[in-house]
Amino acid sequence: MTWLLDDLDGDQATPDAVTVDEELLAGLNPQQREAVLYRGPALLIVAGAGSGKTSVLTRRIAGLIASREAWPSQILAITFTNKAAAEMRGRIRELVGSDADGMWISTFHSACVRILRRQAEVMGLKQGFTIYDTADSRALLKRILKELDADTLGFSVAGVANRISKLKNELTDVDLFARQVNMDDPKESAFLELFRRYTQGLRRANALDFDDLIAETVYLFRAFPDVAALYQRRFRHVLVDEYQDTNAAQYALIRELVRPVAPEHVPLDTRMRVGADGGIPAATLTVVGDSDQSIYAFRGADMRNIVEFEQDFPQAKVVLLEQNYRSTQNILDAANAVIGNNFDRVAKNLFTTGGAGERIVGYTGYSAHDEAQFVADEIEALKKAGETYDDVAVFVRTNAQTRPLEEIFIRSAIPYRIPGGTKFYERAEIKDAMAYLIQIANPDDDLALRRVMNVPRRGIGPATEAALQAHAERTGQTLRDAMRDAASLGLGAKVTGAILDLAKLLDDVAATAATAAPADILNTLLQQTGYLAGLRASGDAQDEARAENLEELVAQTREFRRQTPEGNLVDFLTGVALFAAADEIDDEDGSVSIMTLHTAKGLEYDAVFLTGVEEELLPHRISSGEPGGIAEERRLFYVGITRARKRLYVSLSMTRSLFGEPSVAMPSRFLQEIPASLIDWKQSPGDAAGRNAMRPRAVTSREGGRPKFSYSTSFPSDRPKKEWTSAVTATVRDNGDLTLAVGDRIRHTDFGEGRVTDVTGTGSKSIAEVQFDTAGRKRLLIKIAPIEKL
DNA sequence: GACCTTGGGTTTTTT
DNA sequence: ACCCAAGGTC
Repeated sequence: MTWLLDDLDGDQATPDAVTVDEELLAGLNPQQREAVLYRGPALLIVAGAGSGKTSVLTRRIAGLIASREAWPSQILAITFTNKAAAEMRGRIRELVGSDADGMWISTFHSACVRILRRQAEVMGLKQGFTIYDTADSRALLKRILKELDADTLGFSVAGVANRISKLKNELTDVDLFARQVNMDDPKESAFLELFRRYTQGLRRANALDFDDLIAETVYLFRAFPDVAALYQRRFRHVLVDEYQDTNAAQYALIRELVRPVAPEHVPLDTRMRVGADGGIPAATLTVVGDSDQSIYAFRGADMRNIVEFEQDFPQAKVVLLEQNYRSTQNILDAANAVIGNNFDRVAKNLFTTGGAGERIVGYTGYSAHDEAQFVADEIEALKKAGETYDDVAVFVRTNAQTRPLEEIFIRSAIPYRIPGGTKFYERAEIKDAMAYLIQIANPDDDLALRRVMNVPRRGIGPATEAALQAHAERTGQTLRDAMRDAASLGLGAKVTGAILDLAKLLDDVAATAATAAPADILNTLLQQTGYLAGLRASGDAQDEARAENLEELVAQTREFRRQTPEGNLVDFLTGVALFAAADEIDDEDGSVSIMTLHTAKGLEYDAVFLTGVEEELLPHRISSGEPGGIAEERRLFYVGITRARKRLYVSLSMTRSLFGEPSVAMPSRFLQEIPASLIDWKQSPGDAAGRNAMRPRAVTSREGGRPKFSYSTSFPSDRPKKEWTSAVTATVRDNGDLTLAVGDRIRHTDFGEGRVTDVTGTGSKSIAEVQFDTAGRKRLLIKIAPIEKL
């Protein structure tokens, strides 16, 4: 879509009394109605989970259009993910038709890229600038740290990256930081140098990182009031969803957008209503959010933005939505009870008229695989009862938890997807292909070129690269330019030829880039470099998979062109850079979704499994030490609970592998915050951990020979499923103070007899390595493994 | 310059 | 358990 900014100033009728079609208000409760109908400079909609905020937001926008208070082009709606934006646009379209297409409905990042691409030159950037993701930023930082030998000062790539990110989110750029920094502190001045070089590196590569996208837009508006005025005039109604998760930079951006337009920036021929001073009044601001669902403090989100909204905008109106249309009362009671433990919050009580519903089901597994088996079995039971896989989701706190779930799901033949987990665009071969494309779109991006200079192998190794780099620096050229001079560098004939060939290929393709379809560009590159053919020819199954991934990427570029026929290479690259985990959720593909709690925000499912509800995991041990960390973890738990419509399951495991080492896990403190009467424990932590509790357990059966996986600290989980859910299940036991020494013979319920070959760890975490006579070598947690000393 | 082995560090969450 | 960097060998 193209936007002709200068044609956008239109009439703005502002009736005092809003007359909105009753049809638009159908089914809304009084608070929701008020949120749709209120007219004023600022509105805060405090929307509890499941309180119908999207309905309110879409109808509010539709109302503005229907009543002719606004043109579609005067609407700017900011959502949290691209998927949410697409959904919102769809729902608005249902209400007002194709007018929806004229609105800006996008994420902060997408909106900023759009603005920055238009105004790139003003900011000293070229239009095709690259957007660096976290990995790209770190790759750049890594080079810089190496150059400066900064790791000797105790700097780590991740540490520096995080600090820079934080500074940018607070709108502190290098110059500002340089003025604040204590230069007497050698570490601080060293950090300044790192920050400076990183900033220069991005600049030279004509690149921006994620944080820059927001910050640079703010700087753009502040440095060029006439540019800011374009957007201030244009966007008369700014609406922001998930406002509790905005950071300082995003807040500043909103403030810039809703500033009144000074008279000198009002065109003489404007058709817009001007104030007494000849200026144009500020756009109206509507924000929607719920401080109880603020879960992004780690990336700078500041709850104060929503909590202090009324101080920020003194004339603001606040509407509170507490009636929940999503979950059963049992689920809401649990959610209310849990979040009630966070002090310092505005009391809010979710309620429904929909009835109590089922009790929450709890389960304590012996191992993560055992827990996963419970999840799988319950999902099968739900499926039998008529639920579809699409309406079921499994939540985890960390990405690492998905593995056992995946393994069991595969074995149970449950179709699943892991939005954000596939990391398609993070695979090496995809990053390589993308680097070629980036280098075409942005020849200044040395980092992208360096990545593929020797991919596929063409004999351009580190030494040759260094020579080119040195030449580039000497002559002030880009690496790409330097390649064309390769003949003058006294390199070997073979390597010189390889460099010139690559330079020519890139130049030839670049010449077509302005008009060619991304798919054709990519195809040419993959063919001419021989990358694809090389993978196909290697005979390695992994390489074959890589080749298929590249084909998939080509297919995606085709699909991109189909959806946006005029989309060029830069548009495609932008789309990929801003593609988020939640965007790949397809709620009709017939599979169960496994995702992190963060990804789950904003979604809802009939049945939700909250797994790994253990101390150290939820709350995560790293956040426990941070101020406000526990409260944020509790909000995360709360977000998880409130995603469930009808059924909620909470599960945990007695053991959890950490860095590959099995260790004992304790039930999360959050479990105790749910009233006991609400949970129906199939196996409670008490049952599982009881001293010397020895339960009958299902007889192990191994149909079909060797199991695909074997778990040293778990029972084989391929026993018949019916037996598993109905009967009293796992043996869970406690061997008390049992100690083992190297050489001891033991008997294991599943693995038979064996000899202890090593003992590591202490106390409840001590682990025996056992060579079994028939089952091979296993590592066992001595305290709870089903073993006895012989 | 490519390939292999080894050892250390590492995971919270993400646009 | 896994990923990556470094160092050794061909």
